[in-house]
Amino acid sequence: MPKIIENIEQKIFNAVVLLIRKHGYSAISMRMIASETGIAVGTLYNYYSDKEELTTTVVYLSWKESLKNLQRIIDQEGAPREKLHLFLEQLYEEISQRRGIGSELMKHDLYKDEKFLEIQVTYTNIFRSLLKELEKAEGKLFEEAHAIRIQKHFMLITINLVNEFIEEDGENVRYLKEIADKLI
Amino acid sequence: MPKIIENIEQKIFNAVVLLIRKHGYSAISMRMIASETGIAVGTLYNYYSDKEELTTTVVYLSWKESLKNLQRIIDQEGAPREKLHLFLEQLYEEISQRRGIGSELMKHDLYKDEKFLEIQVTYTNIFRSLLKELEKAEGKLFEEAHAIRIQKHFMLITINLVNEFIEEDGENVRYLKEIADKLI
Amino acid sequence: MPKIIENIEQKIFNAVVLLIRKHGYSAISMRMIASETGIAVGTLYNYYSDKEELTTTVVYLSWKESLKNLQRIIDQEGAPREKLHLFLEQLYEEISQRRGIGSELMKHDLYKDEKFLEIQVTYTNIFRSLLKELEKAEGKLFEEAHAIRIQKHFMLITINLVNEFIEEDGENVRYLKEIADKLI
Amino acid sequence: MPKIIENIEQKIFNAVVLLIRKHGYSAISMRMIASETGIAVGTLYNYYSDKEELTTTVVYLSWKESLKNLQRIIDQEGAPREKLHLFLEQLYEEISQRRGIGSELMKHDLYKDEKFLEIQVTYTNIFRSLLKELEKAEGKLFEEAHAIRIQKHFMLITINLVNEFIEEDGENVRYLKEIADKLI
DNA sequence: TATGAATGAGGATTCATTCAT
DNA sequence: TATGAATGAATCCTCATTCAT
Repeated sequence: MPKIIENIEQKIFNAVVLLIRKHGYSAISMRMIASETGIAVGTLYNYYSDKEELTTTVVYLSWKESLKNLQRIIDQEGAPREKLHLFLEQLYEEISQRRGIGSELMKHDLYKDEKFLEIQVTYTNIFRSLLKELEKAEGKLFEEAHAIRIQKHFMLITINLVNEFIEEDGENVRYLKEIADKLI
Repeated sequence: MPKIIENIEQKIFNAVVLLIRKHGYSAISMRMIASETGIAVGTLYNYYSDKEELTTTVVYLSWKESLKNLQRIIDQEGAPREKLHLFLEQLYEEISQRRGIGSELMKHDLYKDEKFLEIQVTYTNIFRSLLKELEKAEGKLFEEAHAIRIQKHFMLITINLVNEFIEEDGENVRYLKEIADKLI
Repeated sequence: MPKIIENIEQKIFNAVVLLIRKHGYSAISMRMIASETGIAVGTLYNYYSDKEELTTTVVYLSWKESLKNLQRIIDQEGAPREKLHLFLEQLYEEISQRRGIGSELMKHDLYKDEKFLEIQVTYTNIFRSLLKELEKAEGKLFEEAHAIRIQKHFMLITINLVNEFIEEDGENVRYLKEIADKLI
Repeated sequence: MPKIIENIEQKIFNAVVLLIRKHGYSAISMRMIASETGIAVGTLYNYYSDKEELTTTVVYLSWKESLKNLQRIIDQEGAPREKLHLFLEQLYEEISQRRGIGSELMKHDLYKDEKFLEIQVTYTNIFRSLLKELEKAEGKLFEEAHAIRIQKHFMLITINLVNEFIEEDGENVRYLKEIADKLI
């Protein structure tokens, strides 16, 4: 008995975010998504060609939203180091909000997907422009090989802080800024 | 006609390490393990109650071995900072050798397992004693909350370097030491 | 906003003929038919109660058209044996033109359908009148049981020649006439 | 609750023959086979890598058995024409016994399978040697293009006689011999 | 104790059919 | 009347687990 479902993509998005949080990315099945959304399995396939497309899209959109917020920090006026701190706060906030989804970007199998290359590149560009500002303002110089690792690891560390030192947000963010000031 | 299998656990360990390296943790099946070891599937269940216990045991043993090697570094004579560098080199080496196995510790589901708590604690203790030596030798002081995060993240970062910046071992190790000298 | 679709049945017929030719009878889906015709799936169900009715109707109409052409051969003036040859040429031509559709008559499930009984009967009558002419002209006599089998098998053989000895039309038609002259 | 199933391949063979007879080759599913045999789906996959392998093997074995019986006819002493008649009787008998299975060889999709090439070739060779004997004994000469078609069509026609003129075995076989004597 | 055939729930995916719009 | 999104049973296939041998 077909009915028109409103906001179907949003519904799927929310359900998958929830399910990833609850069971982990690789443990969720199409049936689970169907039952969580209240949408028939077949309907999911009207919107996504297969399971992979569905799940990667959710992770992708989640990160895209986060990156938009991070970009906003960079676009503000202000002292570079101040911005770096704000950036880390926001990064923590984003990953914190999306808990289980965050870590998926670090799993190797998702790297292959073109969509995630875009996410990686965008994230890198945002961080890079921040480093550039710092170089100019503070007369520093960051080697390429070093910079690329630093960027990646701030994401990695933030994900880990969120996942493992739960309910210690204050301490976590303070730690992030502290190591940032030492490393950058 | 039952036969006696010698060194069953060692055989299983070797086979699973090999299989994880070749196919990745989540792609290996009981059948694969059986065929790789030459032991019947049913027999595997005489030694491990289920697949999870088998695989987590292998990961556990693999890390236990690594930790023994790391402990050996600490037990040597030498300047603390020198030891820190050796420790990081060895950590990189261990994770590098066991590639696929190392990263499993990053996956959230393994954290729950009691066995891994032991690994975490042992690792932490090793690192902690290193920090203590440094505090004494260099007159520094590391806050608990800070120290625990630093320790965890060196493991995390090393795993990531091994997995993502493949065949850049020299650059990776140099980076590890560099950030260690800034952070510790 | 409903629109009036002209010549719906013709459109469907053309599309399905095309699709059977391209993908084979059992590989076509209602969606494919909808997309090929530009008519919505739901609309197809206003004209045919289910998929089977739709497809069998198409096969039925295709054969009906063929039979009309074959009848035309019989209605011409001319020597009976000459007509027999023309009949076989035309039969080959018809099946050749409708390739995938022709063979469906060979599949047992379509035999059950009442529509195909009509096709069988009409075909039989056409062939029968040809045999009658030959009996009269050449002083032969064909037993009923024999005649009915002969008729059926010329269709069968023609379908097989078209499907299996592709691009050997000349040889195929020559063979048809040759065995006809021996058998009839 | 695993038990040892005896004659599993024979059981599967029988069930599939039955199911093809009842529902047709392309209508049978793995579930149907499982439920008809009383064997779990998974078990079927211990014996055949996939559905296609299972079903084609059944058809293949069925024909292989038939061909053995046909070869036996050829190997006997006797007048060639007498043997031709015996051959046709046996061909009718074989196809009659295996009803639904017979026709599968004529469906185009099975032609691709290597196993069926072997069947086709063997059948052709048997028939060919019969024709050779006839050529020698009766001073006839059969063109290659003609012979190949004749061979194929005797199988086709026999299948059709069995399927459509049910319970008219006497008439059917008489017809077969009659057209054989005219065509060969 | 060791074996591995047997199990069957569960995986992703398809598609004829329905019905609110 | 025409639409096409929604449905869900059914498809093939996998694999951790069991247990008769």
